[in-house]
Amino acid sequence: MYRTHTCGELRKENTGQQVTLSGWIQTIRNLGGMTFITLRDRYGLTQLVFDDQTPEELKDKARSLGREFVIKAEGEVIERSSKNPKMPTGEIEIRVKHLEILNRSAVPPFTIEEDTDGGDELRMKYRYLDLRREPVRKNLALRHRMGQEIRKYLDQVKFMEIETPYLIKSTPEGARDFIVPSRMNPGEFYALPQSPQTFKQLLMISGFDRYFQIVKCFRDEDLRADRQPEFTQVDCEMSFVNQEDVLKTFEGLANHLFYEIKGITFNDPYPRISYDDAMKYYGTDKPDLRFDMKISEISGLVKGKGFKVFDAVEYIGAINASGCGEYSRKQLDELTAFVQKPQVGAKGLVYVKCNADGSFKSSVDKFYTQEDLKTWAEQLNAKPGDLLLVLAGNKMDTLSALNVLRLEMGQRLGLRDKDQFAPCWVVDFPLLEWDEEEQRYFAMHHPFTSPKAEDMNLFATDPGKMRANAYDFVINGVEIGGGSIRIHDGELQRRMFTALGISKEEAEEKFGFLLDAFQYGAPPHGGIAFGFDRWCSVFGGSESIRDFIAFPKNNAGRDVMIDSPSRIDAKQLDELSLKIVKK
RNA sequence: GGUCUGGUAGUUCAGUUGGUUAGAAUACAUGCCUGUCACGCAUGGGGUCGCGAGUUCGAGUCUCGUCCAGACCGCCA
Repeated sequence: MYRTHTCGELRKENTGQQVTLSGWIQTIRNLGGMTFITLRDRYGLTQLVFDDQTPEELKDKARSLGREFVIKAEGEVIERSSKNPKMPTGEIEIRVKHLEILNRSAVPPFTIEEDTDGGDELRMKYRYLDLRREPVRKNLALRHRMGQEIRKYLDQVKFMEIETPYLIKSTPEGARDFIVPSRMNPGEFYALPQSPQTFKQLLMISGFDRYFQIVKCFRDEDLRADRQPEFTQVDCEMSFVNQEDVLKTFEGLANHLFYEIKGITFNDPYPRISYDDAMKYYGTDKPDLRFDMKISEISGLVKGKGFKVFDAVEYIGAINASGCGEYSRKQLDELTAFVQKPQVGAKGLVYVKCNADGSFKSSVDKFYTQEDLKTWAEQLNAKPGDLLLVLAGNKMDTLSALNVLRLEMGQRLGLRDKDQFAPCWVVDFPLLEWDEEEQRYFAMHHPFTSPKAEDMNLFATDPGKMRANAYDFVINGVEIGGGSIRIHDGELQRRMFTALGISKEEAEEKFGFLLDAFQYGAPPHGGIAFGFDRWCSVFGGSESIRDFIAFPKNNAGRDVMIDSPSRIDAKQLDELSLKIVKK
């Protein structure tokens, strides 16, 4: 028998018991006459002791061990004479009577402790060792629990989990597909799904009514801290529902997870913000609502006073960094440099300090009177001690820069606490997006998203103005999920393809199966898909989803542990009827 | 495709204006040590300064190229 207990469970009450533990050696502390070993497994740490009651031979054996050796130790649970309040098992230790080395270990390249000395690159290369560390293991445990709770909740409200294929057909819209060559069909390729979108719609046509799947999806695009080429979605679809039904159902799921995982109860429905308002007040379609600091347009107040920079631009907007009125010249210069970074892209930063005596000090005092500045302050609800930050330029870029600046100020002011959660729905997304390069519309969500009934007449006149029955779920400024009410009418779907510039032939070739299926009684349906990795990372208080994936890829899409992707040999290529053309 | 940051001992890093034999901590090895839990003390081994060119009497340090890693922009329906 390898063990009677785990390394995390023995307590003072177990004193006197004969136990067997197995695990990895975390540390060996040899004090000469006595030796302490900290033994680790998934459940925790337990101290083994070799003291004056230990035979000399066994002591020698203990001293010969090394870090990460796998051992089995039998002995008696004794109460410690010097306890360690930092360890759950810190009141006891095991006086070892028998010791067996189950496997030796090479010296690991970094320390397997809570705070490792290993850098990111090294930890990725030896990910299996990194996964022995408690913080990493905890993240995966959180992920496991969230998956379990999602299944539990969705099962309770009658969702069926159904698997859909991974080897499917390449589609023209959206992200780049990962491609898999078919050996049996030379010259032809499968694509890995970017999402099971069309399959879940077909399942609705099949009458499954409520479907979900925790499923891998694949997108061949560049990576970020929150983007991996393969990632996991909680993919859901429902029949006979409108937008309100979907939002209610999944607000239920979110509330369940908030309660079960984080112990948080939300008494009120989540705020709903239209896409237009989100852009207007936050400069983004995924606002962080943990703090207010709304963007306010002040174009009307500032134009026509002789300040050419403001007179020349389309849009002038400001935020109120409350309590920052005492910012020094150096701090303001820092902020200016911050907004001028190419990623933010603002030309400059205008500030207005609201002094304690009710006066104002700004970087544009030459052009504006105290009365002028007062009207700005009033519009932004600024009080003495506040700081107004003003950006100007074309509307979309300036709003986007104001968003970045708002998040930065929120960060500096400590308003983005990772233990605070502000969920919201963003609704009424535009249906289409104009692409300047290709001179055509693209679906903002996807081409199966239904337009708002009241906007239907815009199809012929001004399709860019149409709004969709589409919604995003956002927590703390992170897009956690998105979905829509789908088109269930073949004729409307065809009109949509036309608006997107997809020819009848192309639509037939790519989505013929779906259009066919629409002829056989498609119910009204809609759904949502959540980014499972992101949801885990938000709950785990991390910006990076890599911490919540057992074996993630690096920012070049490589797995540095198994060293993939890699070349394949000529025989394999030949079987697949493929030839590598050197670029 | 682009911008920025980094690459020096097993690991994390320092390395001045370009100047003698490239350092620290930690890890590792050996010895001492009976209550450690970041144990302590002593001794020791350990370096293709990512790689390749160039400038120079002399390059870890400067220049160019290249590779790798990270962050971001583009991209991600």
